[in-house]
Amino acid sequence: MPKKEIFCPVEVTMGLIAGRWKVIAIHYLFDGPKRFNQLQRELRGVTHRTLTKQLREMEGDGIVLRKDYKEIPPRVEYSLSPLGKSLKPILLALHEWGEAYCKKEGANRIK
Amino acid sequence: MPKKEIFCPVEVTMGLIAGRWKVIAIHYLFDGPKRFNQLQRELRGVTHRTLTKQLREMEGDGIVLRKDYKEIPPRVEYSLSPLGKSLKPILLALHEWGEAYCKKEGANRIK
DNA sequence: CTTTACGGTATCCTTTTTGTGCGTACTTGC
DNA sequence: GCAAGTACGCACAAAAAGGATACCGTAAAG
Repeated sequence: MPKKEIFCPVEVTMGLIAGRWKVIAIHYLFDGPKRFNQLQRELRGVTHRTLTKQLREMEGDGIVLRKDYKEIPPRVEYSLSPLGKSLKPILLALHEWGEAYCKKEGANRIK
Repeated sequence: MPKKEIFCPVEVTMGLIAGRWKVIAIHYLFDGPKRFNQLQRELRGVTHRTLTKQLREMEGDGIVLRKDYKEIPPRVEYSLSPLGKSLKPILLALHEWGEAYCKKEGANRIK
C-alpha cells in the first residue's frame, strides 16, 4: 500500500497486520517460538526473502521477537511479544467470520 | 496481493477487507447508507476510481449493497449488507487494539 | 451560455509488494 | 569430499494496487 496519512485506529492496526503472510505467521507463532525455516515450511509458499521482510517489519512494530543464538550454522527463533499475543482476539474474530463466510459461500454455490 | 491459495479462514477475511480504503469505508457505512460523493468526501484522499473499485469489490463479495436510483443526475447509495454489518466485532477489535497501540507508542516516545 | 454536480468508465502511469535466484560461512551426516 | 541444511542479503523482475487525468450524459444553478 502506498503511504497515506492514518487517522483512524482501525487503520493503524490494519497497517501492521496487512501483509501477505503476516496474519498466518502470527497464527502459527501462537503455537510457540519457531525457527525461521520451520515457519517457512509451515507457511508453504513464502519465499525466505518475503518471510524475512515481514517478520522484520513485525519485529520493528513490536509484535514479534527475534532471538538470534549467534550459532553456526545459524539459529534464529521468532516468537510473539506480549503485544503480539494481544492480537489474539482479532485473530479469533477474523477466523470466526471467515469460517462463517466460507460456509455461506458453500451454501450459495449449491443453490 | 498476488494470487495465492488460501487455506485459513483468517486469510479469507483478510482478503476481503485488505484494501487501502475498505475498512474506513465500512467504518463510515456503519453510520448508514451514503451516496458515492458523500463517501468520497468523508474519506478525504481517495480518488473516485479507487473508491469505485473497492466498493464494487466489496459489493461482489456481498458485504456492501449498491442501490442505483437510475435518476439523472445519477444517485447511487451504498450501504452495508447484513454480512457487512456482521463485521462489526472485527472493526471494534481492530479499533480497540489500534487505540491501545497508539497510546503505548506515545508513552514510548516520551521515554 | 457557462459552470457545477452527479457517478461513474477508460487509459496510462507510478508506487508498493512479492517472487526468483544466486551467494555466504560454516557444520553435520553420508 | 560432497551434499544438505541454516538464516539470511542482494540485485533484478514481475505483479498488483492505487493514483492522475480525461471524458460521458444530463440537469439545475448562476
